[in-house]
Amino acid sequence: MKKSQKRSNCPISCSLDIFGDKWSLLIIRDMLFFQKSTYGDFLKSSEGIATNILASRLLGLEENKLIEKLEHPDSKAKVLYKLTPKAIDLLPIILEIHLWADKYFTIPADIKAMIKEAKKDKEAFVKMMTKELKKQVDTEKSSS
Amino acid sequence: MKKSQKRSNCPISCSLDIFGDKWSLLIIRDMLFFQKSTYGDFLKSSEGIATNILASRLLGLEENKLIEKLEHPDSKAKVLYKLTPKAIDLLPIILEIHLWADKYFTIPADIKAMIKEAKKDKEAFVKMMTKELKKQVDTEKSSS
DNA sequence: TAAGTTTGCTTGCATATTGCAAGTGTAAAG
DNA sequence: CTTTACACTTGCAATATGCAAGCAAACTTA
Repeated sequence: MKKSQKRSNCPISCSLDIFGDKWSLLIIRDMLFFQKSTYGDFLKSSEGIATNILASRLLGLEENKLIEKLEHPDSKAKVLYKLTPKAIDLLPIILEIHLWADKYFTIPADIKAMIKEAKKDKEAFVKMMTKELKKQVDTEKSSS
Repeated sequence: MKKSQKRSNCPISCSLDIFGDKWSLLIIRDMLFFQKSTYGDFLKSSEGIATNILASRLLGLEENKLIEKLEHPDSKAKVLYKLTPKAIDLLPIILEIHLWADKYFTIPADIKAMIKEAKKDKEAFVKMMTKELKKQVDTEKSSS
């Protein structure tokens, strides 16, 4: 994939240059909400990403510092993909997408429950989940 | 453009099926923040969308009920594109993208000012702007 | 230790999407 | 009645996507 240059300095445009496609945010979603962390995990997601596309998206996310590739504690054959704080900070965006979707689509019950919870106090929900996620990041960092 | 079918029933996935590309949200941005409303307006945006892509995105947005095509009051040669409430409800998402971009990129000063204003009280900012935008929608509706 | 198996990719190729430039039809302006 | 404005459409080359197969390194099993 060619190194994408900025189309403009509009913040929306710059952001879309990074995650404005059909797959990148799904990978982030899998990591944020479903604790997925390996190549195989992402391939298994119900949207069915093609393996070459997954590889190219992971590379793009890494180049944009949204994820990091690390040694997997279980095996050298595995790779551990980990969210950076920059990616964790996408949570408010992803939450708002959930809320929008909840208003205009039919949402699976389990996710609907999460959304309902989040709606009670968005700021608190984001803050708590962010703290939780960033704690994991730091824990792993300090134990390396 | 082929009628896109849902990849899964995940709210993020469904949402990305609609606006998960490099252009759709920029059109929405132009309408939300810069009062653009015609084909020519969108073509002029600094990102430089190709005319055929613009046509296909406008069609997609219309199919997904994010915009409506109306007669332009000034001229029959023009077409007036108008946001639906469904699109106006994307504002929280677009605001959060702004906030994220503000944290990780260098943002133009004028937009930075808007972001600063919005950050003071997100809910209030969204509510006020939404109200303003939806008022316009209703005004035009009642005068047709 | 040899023979699978798992894992994380890469490669090849068909198809779809994008981007660029030029063209078209209708409406308005001069 | 000619020119310009406006909203597209068309043709085509370049790029991206999707699918299936292949592959090497690490791991498991016997």
